[in-house]
Amino acid sequence: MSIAERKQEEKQEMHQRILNAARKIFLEKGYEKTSMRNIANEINYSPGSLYFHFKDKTEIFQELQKEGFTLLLNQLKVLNSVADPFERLKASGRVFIQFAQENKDYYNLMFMVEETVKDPTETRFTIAQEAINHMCSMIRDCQQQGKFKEMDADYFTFMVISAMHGICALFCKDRTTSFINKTNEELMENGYACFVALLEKS
Amino acid sequence: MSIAERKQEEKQEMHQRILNAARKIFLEKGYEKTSMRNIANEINYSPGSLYFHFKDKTEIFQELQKEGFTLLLNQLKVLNSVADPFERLKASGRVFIQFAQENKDYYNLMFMVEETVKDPTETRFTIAQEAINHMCSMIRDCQQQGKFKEMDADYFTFMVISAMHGICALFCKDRTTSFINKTNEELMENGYACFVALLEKS
DNA sequence: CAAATTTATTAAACAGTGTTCAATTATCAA
DNA sequence: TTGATAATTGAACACTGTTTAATAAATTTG
Repeated sequence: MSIAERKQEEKQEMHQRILNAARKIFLEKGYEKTSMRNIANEINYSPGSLYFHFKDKTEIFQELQKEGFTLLLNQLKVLNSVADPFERLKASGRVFIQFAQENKDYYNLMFMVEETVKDPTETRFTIAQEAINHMCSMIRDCQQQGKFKEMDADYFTFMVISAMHGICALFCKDRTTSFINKTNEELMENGYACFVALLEKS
Repeated sequence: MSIAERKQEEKQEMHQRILNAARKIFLEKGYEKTSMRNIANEINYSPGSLYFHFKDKTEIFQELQKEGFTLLLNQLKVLNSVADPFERLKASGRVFIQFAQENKDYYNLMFMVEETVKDPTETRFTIAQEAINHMCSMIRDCQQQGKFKEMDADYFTFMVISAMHGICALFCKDRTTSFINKTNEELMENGYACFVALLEKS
């Protein structure tokens, strides 16, 4: 089966070549403005051949989405070494926002595109749920230390994620320009600091 | 000039007919999936003629965006009768979130599409800035009552808007499904309640 | 080795998109 | 009625995602 294996590897190599080209162009031009022909041209490939390796445009896109999620999760995992749960929670928000700043296009692909696939067994879903559960248990740990008392952990988690996402979402769709005389970085950093200040008083 | 006036009115009538058709289809199918031919067909018009009344597709879209903004602002204006600034602030958030729930498509058009025009004199920009200033002065009023002390009003405003927008943004892109066993309404209502609880303790 | 079969690739075609433009009709002023 | 202006049209252009029949390459089988 050595030949079949090599075949398999060659196919995966092509798979990766396509994905690399797609990543480059998707992150440059966004989902809608990237065409299958664009991706094919990038690697001197025929547009039709893409459909031999991927079902359609969304399947390519979803693989990149997955990439983004694991990239973000890896950055968050580093914080597992932070012992104090509240410190870890605060740092998680900072990492999250920094990720959005440094990977604006990934963030757009990951969180700002309408979710079409509703299959809950899909990999991206399980990753998202994992992230939410991680967040929620962090908050429960905080509660055991006396913070966020009499708050429902699930809804509180949703709120914290919403607040962080809101900051990033405004940034990623250029809706920060209406806040005059402030740079994106100032708004996001100090805005998050305000949120942290609220958390600290609770 | 009576004839010229009538002419003008007839033109504006066509302008409105197009806008009505566009609103219907944009809100049904979203920006990308709505074609100029779709809009033209809806009113038995030729696609080319649309370009006599509007520069391009984005110009039609932006008029609808403006509609959405004034619709939201009108709903918020009602709260001017609420004397206590903190009560008004809390109610504003509720109205904002309710607007997103009841006008999901408008909300997507208004806040979830990349901002291309950066002209700060554009109507939508002035409306947005008006809304932000309104929000900010409300928060300053709260501060005069002793709330949110030692917080920078501008950044605090950004944070509050972000938090509200975050809730709506997750909802509008169907990213709430990862929070299992909770409906959208439960998440948004109780999530916002958590945020209010934070505000109350500050 | 040759034939048959599987695998991979291609170009052409289909139905759709936003937009432009010359030709055409309708409307009004002189 | 003529000339000019305003409004409308359909065809065309260059693009889009996707399908498919034909082709080429590689592998398996006889």
